[in-house]
Amino acid sequence: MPRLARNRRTSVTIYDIAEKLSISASTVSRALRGHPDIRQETIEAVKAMAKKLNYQPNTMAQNLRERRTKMIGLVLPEIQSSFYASVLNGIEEVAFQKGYQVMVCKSGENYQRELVQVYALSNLVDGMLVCLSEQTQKTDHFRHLKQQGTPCVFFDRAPENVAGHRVLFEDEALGFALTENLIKAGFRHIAHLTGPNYLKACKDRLAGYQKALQQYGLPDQPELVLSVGFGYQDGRLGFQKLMKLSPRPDAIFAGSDPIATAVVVEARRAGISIPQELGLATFGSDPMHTLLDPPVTGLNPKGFEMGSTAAQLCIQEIEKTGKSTRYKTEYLKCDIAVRRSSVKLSGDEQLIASYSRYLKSDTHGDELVYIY
Amino acid sequence: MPRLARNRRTSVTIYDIAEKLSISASTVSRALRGHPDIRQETIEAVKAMAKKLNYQPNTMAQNLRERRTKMIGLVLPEIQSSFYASVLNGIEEVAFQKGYQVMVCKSGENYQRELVQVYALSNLVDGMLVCLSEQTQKTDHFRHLKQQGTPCVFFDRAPENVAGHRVLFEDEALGFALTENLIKAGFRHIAHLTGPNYLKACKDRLAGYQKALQQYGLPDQPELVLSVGFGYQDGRLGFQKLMKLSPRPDAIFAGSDPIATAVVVEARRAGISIPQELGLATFGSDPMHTLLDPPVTGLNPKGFEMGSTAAQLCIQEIEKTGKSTRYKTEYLKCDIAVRRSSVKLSGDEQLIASYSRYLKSDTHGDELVYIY
DNA sequence: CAAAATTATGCAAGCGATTGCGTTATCGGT
DNA sequence: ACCGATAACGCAATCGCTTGCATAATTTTG
Repeated sequence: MPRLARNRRTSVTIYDIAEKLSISASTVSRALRGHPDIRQETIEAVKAMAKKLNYQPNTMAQNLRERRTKMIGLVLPEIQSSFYASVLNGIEEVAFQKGYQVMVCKSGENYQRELVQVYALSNLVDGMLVCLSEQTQKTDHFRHLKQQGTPCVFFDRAPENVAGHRVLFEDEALGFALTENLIKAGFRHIAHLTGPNYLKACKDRLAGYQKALQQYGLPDQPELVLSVGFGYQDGRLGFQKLMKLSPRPDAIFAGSDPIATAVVVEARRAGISIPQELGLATFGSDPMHTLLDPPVTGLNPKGFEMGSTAAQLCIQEIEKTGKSTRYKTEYLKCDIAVRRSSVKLSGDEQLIASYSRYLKSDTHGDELVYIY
Repeated sequence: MPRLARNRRTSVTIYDIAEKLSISASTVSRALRGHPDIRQETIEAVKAMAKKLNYQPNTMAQNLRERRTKMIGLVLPEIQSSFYASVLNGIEEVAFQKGYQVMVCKSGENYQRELVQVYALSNLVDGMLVCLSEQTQKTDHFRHLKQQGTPCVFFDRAPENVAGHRVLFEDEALGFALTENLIKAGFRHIAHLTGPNYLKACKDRLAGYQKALQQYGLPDQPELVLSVGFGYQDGRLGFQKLMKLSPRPDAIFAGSDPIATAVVVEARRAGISIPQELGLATFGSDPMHTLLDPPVTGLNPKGFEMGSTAAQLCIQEIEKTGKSTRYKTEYLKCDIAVRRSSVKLSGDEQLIASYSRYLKSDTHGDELVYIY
């Protein structure tokens, strides 16, 4: 059969180099990778010729031959939010160091799309990093990965019944801490606005919230918990619903940054002042929240670490030789950053002091932590 | 030679399907893609068997054979900033629609790393999208792409002497408009804090700034222009330098969002009030700036459009059959959003009214535009 | 000095999918 | 009943690279 018309990319191959030097392609191949069988002279000649012809190895051919692609897939709900962007940043950094490329796919918090993306990536990448969409309840697509032998590491939001490494926050403990912080600040009717409770992350955060209420002798009022979604719109609508209750909640524990932002915006619009009339804390770390008026209590940023840890685990799993695997769950150490949105009585230094174990240096602007 | 030990991924191939059905692999291949030569019966049998065996085509083999990968590479300076995140979002969206995967690489504003990334991607992707790093002055790596026949579309920051499609802002016009806005607000000593002036984008924005000064009869004071970099630290240091001048500038035109954010933070720390003592406008669109106190004048967000437009151009270029190409530069329509940071006299409705042609609905909170 | 060991290279079989062309049935037409 | 047309499928080459094994050339060893 005749060679395909080289419509695009008249690429130089090892055969071209071989021909020029009157040697075989296998020798060229070995020379280029410094195989000890090949004479130093030959190696140099080959490399020189390769440079001269501007040879670039055909990655696809290598991939096919080597049965690996040096690519890892990433499926995440959203790209624009500060948190996921920083996760991606962490992943990219590690991948680059280890010579991997990152294929980014967003699910858009949509289960169907997550499904499509996972399948599309599955026969293309060596390993995968996944944060579940807020809609995801079925997890067959991940079992397909297992079956295929593609390592998959979950981060931030992980399924409960799928084997694999995980990198997570201490959802319950942090949910507890954020809620406790509001309680100690004097808030008593604390609402919780978050994602669907079939997600383990949400369940755990909610559990932390409830535990805090209980521990401080506050009633658990189900109407104060809205488990809808992580988005800005979810936050907006949730806020409006909450503000119609009577008595109105006097604080909100937001399950994500977009939710918290929505609360800030809507409260401002409604003329409700934070924190005097409404306390606020977020399970998030968008740097924006340190600059708002008032700055919003939340978590210290760990997105980069989450991404880099997950990527490391994944690559390690890809490259390991042994077959037995003990899957592990890494909980990222993360502490909360108390800011004015949860400090009811401005100027009450006593109160602020009592939180000193949480206090981060950015709280009062002396050492504002702002990362670009 | 014996088959390679199938260490990983015991994948099902068309040969497996063929064997099960006692037909040839070529028939399977044709059946799967619905070739008219193949009988309907056979097609169905093959598809059924494929599903039963959970067959997934080997993308690498296809890639090799088809001499294309259905992947596009993206090289950008930074991922975390809101603007580039939204660009990526736009790219991903279009790529997904058209069946392409996106490989994301960040240069970290580092020329060397940009170089490495471009070369690594060059023999892997069908096309590439690039935003230059702030260090990039040489552009040989892009000529290498041309030579290889890999389409490359530049966005936001493009080299001057490389052929290719571009998607850009109207840098000069917007630089003019933002500066003019400050002038009309009554500011007279307007500084400009931006990236290096060997970047065309910076040159153009600077030109717009100077043109505005000139048009309004203001002196062009070179010491007020600091062309250092786009980062937060650049902004911080630049701000500190500017504040040491006497007379001190009474307004700053920031060349990027991180710079503007740095100005806000540093001004707050230094007890300089915006806009009373210092006007501020940014060549950026981070939604954060709509929520700060005061909200910062800037551009309306066009990152998504920039990304999607660039991706469309790139894919179109990849898939076009003809060879002749007229490279085009698309200028994104983008208008400025005047906010309080550039409205010197609060309450001066007269003044605000005079900007009505710029005024966006988010300016006073009635219709705050906030996109997640 | 012949045999064994070493060194340096070539041959050819894959990796999995695609496809031009050849081959075998099947069928209608006269 | 014979022939060309059509339908349905198989063969084998190919994409570019890697690598086990064979081979040829050179050196070492007894």
